[in-house]
Amino acid sequence: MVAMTEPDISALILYLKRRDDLSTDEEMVLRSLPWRVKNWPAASEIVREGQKMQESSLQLSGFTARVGHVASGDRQITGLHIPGDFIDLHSLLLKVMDHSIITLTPCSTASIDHAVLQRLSATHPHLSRMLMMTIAIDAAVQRAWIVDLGRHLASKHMARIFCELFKRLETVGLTAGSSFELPLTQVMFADVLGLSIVHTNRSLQQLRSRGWLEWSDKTAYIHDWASLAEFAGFDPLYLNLQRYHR
Amino acid sequence: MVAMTEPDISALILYLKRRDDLSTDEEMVLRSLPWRVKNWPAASEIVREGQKMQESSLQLSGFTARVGHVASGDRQITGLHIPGDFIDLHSLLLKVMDHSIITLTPCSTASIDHAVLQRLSATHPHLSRMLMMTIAIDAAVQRAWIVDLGRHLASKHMARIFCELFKRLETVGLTAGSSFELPLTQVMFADVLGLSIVHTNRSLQQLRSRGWLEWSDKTAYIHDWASLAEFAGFDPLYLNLQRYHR
DNA sequence: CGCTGGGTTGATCGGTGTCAATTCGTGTGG
DNA sequence: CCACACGAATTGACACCGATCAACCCAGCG
Repeated sequence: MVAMTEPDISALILYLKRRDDLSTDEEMVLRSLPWRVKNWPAASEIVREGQKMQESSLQLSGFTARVGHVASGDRQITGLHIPGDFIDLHSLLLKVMDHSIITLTPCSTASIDHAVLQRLSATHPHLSRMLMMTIAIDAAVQRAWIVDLGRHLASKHMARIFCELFKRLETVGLTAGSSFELPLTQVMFADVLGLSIVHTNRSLQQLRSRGWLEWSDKTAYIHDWASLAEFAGFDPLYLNLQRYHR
Repeated sequence: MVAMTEPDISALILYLKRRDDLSTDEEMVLRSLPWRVKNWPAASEIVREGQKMQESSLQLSGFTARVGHVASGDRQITGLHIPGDFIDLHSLLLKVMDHSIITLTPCSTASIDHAVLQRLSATHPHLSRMLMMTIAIDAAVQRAWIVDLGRHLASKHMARIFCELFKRLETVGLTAGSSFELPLTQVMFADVLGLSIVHTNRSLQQLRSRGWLEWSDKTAYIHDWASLAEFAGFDPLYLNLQRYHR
């Protein structure tokens, strides 16, 4: 018997347990899958647009982003990912990546062969369905971003992103009270919001000056959740934080 | 034996055959599922935000849209759907709808119980995986929209949407040469683009005046695909129109 | 034959982008 | 240890894309 140290996938376990009933058996199956751990420096490309995939990666630590590039050289971040997120699980279904995924900070991931995941769908259908659920939740987050980009003022958009990040990080145990690590630059945030750096900075100052939050030294503090969430019109329904049997 | 007239789901069949190998058996299984056909007038709500779902609907005819509402009373369309699209398949995984789906024109749908789809995943895993693929493709489309909203000028955004619609409609046999039925109003289009009606109209005039397209009498004509696609920076990779075994 | 919804146009306003410069902290080589 | 480069955050001035407000036209229709 080969002794392997299993990577710590507890963020994924927390993610799933918050939303569904994960049995002890299912948890054990997940933990003992043949994960391959990889470590990435900041600003590296985990997968590249056009790449044909045979494995998918679970994020263990750090922040990653899906990026879309436009002719002018600008870029737009279409998704922001945190530990517990299965960052390219959809490649199991689509095979070819239609976008790149980059690390915004140093990251570690655990990858697993598509073949293993496919076998799982036969042996553990409910577990497999939960993984598909994570794809659907990512899509729900994208819809919220579309509404923001299309119809919200910059400051409101930014407020909503802070609320969303807080709730998502809280789910996987990465908040401490009302604060959380946010080791991104304002340039990265601008690419999330679809704004210029200058305006990102000014929008941030609005939220700060109202005393709702602070963001310095790579840490964000939510000082007034109620006001922030109300201003943002934040409704966490789309994060699917209710526990159902799915 | 109960004789039932099977609804015409050939748009879905075309959608799948364009992207994967759909066996004769799988096609027969799909066609003979216990679909329930429903007809909807324009501007009706097929499913409502917050609704708990036990079935999913395949679109047979017309145009539908996912809508997000904001406090000001404005709305943003987060997805535009056409025949062959499984409009709320993700509710199989999420149970509760996080947004509403409305008809933009008179529509017909065929709905199927979640229980049936779950049984399918055991008996026809590949077929089931193809259905999951449609969820992933919808998400890819959403990412393209995010890039548009965040980083593209209105006219470029509009041009891209025309390209996307053309390709998607072509896939399910709903184009005739270089034209297609587009029975939407400019108000609806504005909600897709996240623009005001006035500016939507002016952006459209730009594309028209350059001789790239026309859109009147509920029909769109692409007069110069090459120029339009180049201006839009349109790359259909994200539509996953390549046939792979998935 | 007037009402209504959809499309179009003009004038003006405002949110956000662009350009440019300053400050500050940090790492690095002399 | 200091000089310097560099990235990140910040600020001011100005330009511009798209929103808003207000008409007007036109076709369909009661």
